[in-house]
Amino acid sequence: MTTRERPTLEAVARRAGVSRATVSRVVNGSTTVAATIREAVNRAVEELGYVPNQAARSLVTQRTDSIALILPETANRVFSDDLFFPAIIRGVGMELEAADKQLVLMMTGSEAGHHRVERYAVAGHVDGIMFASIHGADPLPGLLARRGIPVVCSGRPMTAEPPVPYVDVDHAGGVAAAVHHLVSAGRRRIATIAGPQDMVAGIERLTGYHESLREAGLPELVAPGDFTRESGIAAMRDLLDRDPKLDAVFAASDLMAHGALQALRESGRRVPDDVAVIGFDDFEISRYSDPPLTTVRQPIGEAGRTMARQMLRLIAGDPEVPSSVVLPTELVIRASA
Amino acid sequence: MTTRERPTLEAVARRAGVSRATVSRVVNGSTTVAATIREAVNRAVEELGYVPNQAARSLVTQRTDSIALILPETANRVFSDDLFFPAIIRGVGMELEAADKQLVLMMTGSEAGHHRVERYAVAGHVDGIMFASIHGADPLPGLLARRGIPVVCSGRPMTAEPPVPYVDVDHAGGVAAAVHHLVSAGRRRIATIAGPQDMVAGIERLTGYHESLREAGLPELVAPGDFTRESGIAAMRDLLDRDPKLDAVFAASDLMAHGALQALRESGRRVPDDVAVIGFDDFEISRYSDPPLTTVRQPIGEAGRTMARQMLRLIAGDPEVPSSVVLPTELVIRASA
DNA sequence: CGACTAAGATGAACCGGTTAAGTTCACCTG
DNA sequence: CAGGTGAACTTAACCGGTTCATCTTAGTCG
Repeated sequence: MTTRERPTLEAVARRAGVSRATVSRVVNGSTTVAATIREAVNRAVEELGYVPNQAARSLVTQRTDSIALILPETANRVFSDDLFFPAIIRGVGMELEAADKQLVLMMTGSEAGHHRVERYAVAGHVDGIMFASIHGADPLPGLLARRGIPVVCSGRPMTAEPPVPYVDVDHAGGVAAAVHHLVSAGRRRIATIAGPQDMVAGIERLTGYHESLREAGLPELVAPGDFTRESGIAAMRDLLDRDPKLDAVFAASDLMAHGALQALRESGRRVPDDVAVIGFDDFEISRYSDPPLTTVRQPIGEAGRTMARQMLRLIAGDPEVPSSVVLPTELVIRASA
Repeated sequence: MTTRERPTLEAVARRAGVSRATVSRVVNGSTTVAATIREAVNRAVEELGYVPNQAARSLVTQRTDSIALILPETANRVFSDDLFFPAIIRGVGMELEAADKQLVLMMTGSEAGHHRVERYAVAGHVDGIMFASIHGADPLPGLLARRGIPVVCSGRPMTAEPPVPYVDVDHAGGVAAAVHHLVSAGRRRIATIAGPQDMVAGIERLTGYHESLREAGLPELVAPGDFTRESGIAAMRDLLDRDPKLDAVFAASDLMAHGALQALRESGRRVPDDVAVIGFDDFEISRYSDPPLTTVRQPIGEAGRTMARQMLRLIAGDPEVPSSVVLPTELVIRASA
């Protein structure tokens, strides 16, 4: 066990010949301290290598200056999570670092996970909780919010019971851009591989597809998927069965698009000559697929940063934190469409 | 600001008709409490929804039950980090969750980052610090260890100043298996694309290459890389220039292997017919390259778990924590070699 | 049956900060 | 020059637990 005999406020005060209170005020940057004393205190702090004890401080201030980010560790975890989370973690991390807050990462394995998170928050371990993508209608965000704990979600929560602030991306706009691009290029039989319909991202991208195709007056063709590459392969085969002459496919995720590319290759079709393919995500790997994938970029890192900023404002007591922020998406044109 | 009027020990004690001390002992599972009283207390805890205040507890116990994981946020960040870190985070997370410890994630942007981490640890915010891969000769681990803070590294630190416990994988063994596989298949002109020589992983894999080739009595051919795909492309072109007849290449990372595949394709060579390719990492994406990549799997998640376990033992005061653990690697044979 | 013992509960002293209320003192004003 | 004012510092009361020394109480044994 590490016995750290760290100097306390008391020690610094003695050394500087002042009271604990004065040292505290100096350390916390209060203005009502004479310059000479302030210097003396600072010197003592320096000499002793004093660092305030966080626990003691939290005890009285009721703040911890750390914020949790919850990663849902669902049973059916998929590889795309590992491409998605790092970006969001990084975004959140940068913003919190700038604000001198700490990031606490929690993974909620279904079972006791929820309860753990709740206890943790209520125990005052963190000042607020962020959710990095909600699968299904997770009750936890609402539950915490009702408890009075600041909550922000990445991705619109499906249950808006007590409405919690969230940041999401413009799914519909992205899909519209993709479909429009396909239509402009003369494609007329545009199918889609949909995402899981228990996630808002999956739902909205499919809705966007429906709307865009209806507007364009084109026939619709949908195959279900779950954002994974394998589901993309299966869905693509299914689509080709149902309409061998389709000339384009919009996949609701990059990984499914990769699966589609593979299935198309296996069926002897050329991309984009025979069939154009567009994905959604713009993961790094999509720059290197064969052919490189045209896709809708969603600013994941920026979403993380935005979420963190909202959280910081919430914690600061800002009364007018926007209840939702929707970030723009952007069509990135490469070779597949 | 959330005004949580949480019940305190005092409240529970009053309700149960006992003293604070007794409630404390019940909550912490002490055995020397009469069954009837224990029940009464537990009932009061339940009714009031009592959750112990973590700050107050830490203040006296000097423990926080949370552990930091440092992700070096180096200037020249590469995509592979985002494939590597999630796995290690997950491994660490699972192990800590099982031990009911919290995971605090910190990213150290070069500049003030180090100092921030140090202050944070010294402030008693965490019980220990883990490093998720060390670039270069980072002084931070040693510095913290010298301060008396429990430290464990993933990847052998280059500066073994104060030796800090670490967990690493068997780089040399993996490389040997790869080279052996190539030799057995009749390859005789085996080149390598090396990793950065300021990282232990890069150094050891190159050393392994040298040793294996020397043993086999084959000529060596080395091109430098930095673990990125682009460097793999450049290095492969370079190698082909220098020896157009090479029949195999071992890349010290999967991403560089992917780059090599691309460069080989562009040069008109077929893999594995003309040139066999083996990588190192076994990232998920390597199952889907064209052709699927034969590679050395390193158990990243397991490394994370092991690191966490070492940390837990360290914190528990276990006197005989192994100063190093080396996990086995394994050759995964797919189509590229 | 009384003294001794041990199990079990309690009171109170911390842990190391923050901050409201109080004190000191130099300076200003009528 | 007495009284008032405000800046600057100190005192002391918390924050909410843990834990040790102490006190009760019931059980044990000669």
